[in-house]
Amino acid sequence: MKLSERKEKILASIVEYYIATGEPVGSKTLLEHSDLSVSSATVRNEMAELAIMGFIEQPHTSAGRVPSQLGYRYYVDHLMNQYELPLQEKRLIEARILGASGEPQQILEQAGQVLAEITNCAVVSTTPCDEHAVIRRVELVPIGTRTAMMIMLSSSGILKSKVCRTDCELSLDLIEMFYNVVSQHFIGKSAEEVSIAMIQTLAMSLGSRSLAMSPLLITLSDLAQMTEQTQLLLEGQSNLLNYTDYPNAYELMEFLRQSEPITSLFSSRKKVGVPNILIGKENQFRELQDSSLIFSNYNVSGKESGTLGLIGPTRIDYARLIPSLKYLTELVGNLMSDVLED
Amino acid sequence: MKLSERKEKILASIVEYYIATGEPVGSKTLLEHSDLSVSSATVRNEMAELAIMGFIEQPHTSAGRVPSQLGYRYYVDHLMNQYELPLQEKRLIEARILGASGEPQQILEQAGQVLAEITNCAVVSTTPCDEHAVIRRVELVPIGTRTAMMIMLSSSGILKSKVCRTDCELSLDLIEMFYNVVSQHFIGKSAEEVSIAMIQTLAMSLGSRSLAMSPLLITLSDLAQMTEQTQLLLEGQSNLLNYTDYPNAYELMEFLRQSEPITSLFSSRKKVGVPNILIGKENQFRELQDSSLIFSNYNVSGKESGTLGLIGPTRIDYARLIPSLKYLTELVGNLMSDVLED
DNA sequence: GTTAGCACTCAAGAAACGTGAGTGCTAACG
DNA sequence: CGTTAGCACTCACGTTTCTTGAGTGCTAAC
Repeated sequence: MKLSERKEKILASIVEYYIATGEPVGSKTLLEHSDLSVSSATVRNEMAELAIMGFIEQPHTSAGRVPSQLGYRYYVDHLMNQYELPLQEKRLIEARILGASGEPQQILEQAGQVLAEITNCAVVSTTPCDEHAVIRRVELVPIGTRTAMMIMLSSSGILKSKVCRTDCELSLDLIEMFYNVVSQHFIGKSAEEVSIAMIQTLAMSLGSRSLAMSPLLITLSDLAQMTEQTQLLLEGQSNLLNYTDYPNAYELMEFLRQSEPITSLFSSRKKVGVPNILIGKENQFRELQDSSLIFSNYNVSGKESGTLGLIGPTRIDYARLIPSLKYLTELVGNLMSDVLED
Repeated sequence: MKLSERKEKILASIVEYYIATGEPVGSKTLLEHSDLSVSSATVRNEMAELAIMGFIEQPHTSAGRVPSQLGYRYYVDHLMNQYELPLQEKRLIEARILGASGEPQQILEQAGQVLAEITNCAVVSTTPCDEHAVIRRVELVPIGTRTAMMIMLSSSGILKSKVCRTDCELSLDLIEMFYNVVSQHFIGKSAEEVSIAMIQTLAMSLGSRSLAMSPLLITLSDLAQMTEQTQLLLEGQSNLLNYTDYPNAYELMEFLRQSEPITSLFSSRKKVGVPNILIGKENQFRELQDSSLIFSNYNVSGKESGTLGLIGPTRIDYARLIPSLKYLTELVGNLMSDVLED
């Protein structure tokens, strides 16, 4: 449905004013904040029509109008003009991110913090998940005679480690054997392939030596699982407390702590390469009915790997946040790619 | 100052009732919830005296009484009877913690979550800090021809890693040289000793080869610094939203995000081995004036290493929380020691 | 020292009230 | 016929007033 130019102007004004102030917009106030040269009565007529069409609504009879979710949607799709992030701010962001060490998780943490700060939203992000990632390297670092730290590095740059206790002494022999097994059966395999069944068959084939090896193999499979699982990071949730739009922030925060719902939303994405925007009830979760979720994928070495998302009330400054998110995803992708490339 | 037995009974009742309900306690209500066989008038007389002594206060003239910070203090010091954690609950807690991998940070995260859940408080914890910890091991895992992941393991079990880019190719030669330098100058040294000055002198002594080595050495010193720095973990902050005692939870949560204040409180501890309790204004931070902080150290291999703390309103159930905290610190200490011992 | 009795206090909730931003409608205007 | 001025109407919000009742402090008797 296409609106007349004047209706569009009015809708845009309502959305922008409401986003900026949080106050319902009346016909007079609207005129003060737009370049329309008509009377307030005309605006009222137009607003009445917009209300019938469902783009705006009234909290109560004697109040101004507030954009409906449909209104936000129309605004985002047709009216909003995203401005380019000023170079200065880009540099500022860059400077803060570059400090992070090369580990994906730390890059994401840092990026999340920065993004949370400049957007006043909660930021969720997933660690890179490369379906075709393979185990690149496994290291066993002895700590004691029976304890060792096992470290797994995947081709997508994920590093995971876990302490492993063996039942018997960690002899050089055993360690050598472990490395042999690893290079023969694990290096180059994807993490998914390391199933319990696979570990069991392998243990069988080792015969008598499997006893000593099994704690190591179990740890190995744990690590593979940890590598495969994308992790969800959450930053700036306290930002949400500043919005009066959330009467019970507790529920929302508890909801965000679970990672499944968000990951499922992330994987429902429609558009590739550009930010996806879910406004209010466009997502199916009750706890998120009054929130908007903007998320975008970042690419590591040209492949989509993980997601960065913003969560705030439906009344967020889409035009400002989207460019920020875009820039951060780019940056994160580049940083992570850097680590992997030569 | 020692109170009469009856006054003690009354104070204990007030504290316990107020902790349980959050409502000021009147003389009648108090009688219903205690085994005192006197009239409400007598209780009122006693309460008036307690008020003059400063152990309880009145929100307003026609309201019941509420424990003052002094009252809580007296209760905690003399009246509270800590009950032993039921074995069943201990097992439950154990089961949830044992799942964590052996890395200190993950143990603490898990323990923090559990503790937050059973106490309804925010949980802060510091990663183990062993003043006498030394660098036990350094590994360089090549990722690309010019990139490598460097991993540092300290004798206290802390594992840190960072990606390192070199200016020139990572030749076998270079790597061998690196390992030589590491084993000669770093292994067995404490992280503190790895200063920038030390790195510079070392680079000088390497002469022409220092150029290729310097990125590695810089990363090494970064890692040493990361190892030395205790990290502050925060769990269950959303719990604080459930207390009506906090009108602006946002301020508190932002305060908790900074780690310095908490670490400074932790290091101010008086009692060793038993939980320290700071009630309300007993700590110097404005943001924490209405909160209580209970914290206790955990021991790794017999040495005090880190701290686990609970933060909630002054109106928290001290008698219940303290045993939980005690048990968790024990558990965390044991788990971390396990990793290090053979 | 303890207790019954009573007047007093005062926060919190309910009810009443005014205010004003904003609307919808009508009639006139170009 | 779209636009506009004018006007009566609505209703959330803030303020004030009233009522209620839990709880107190004091006094006098036990």
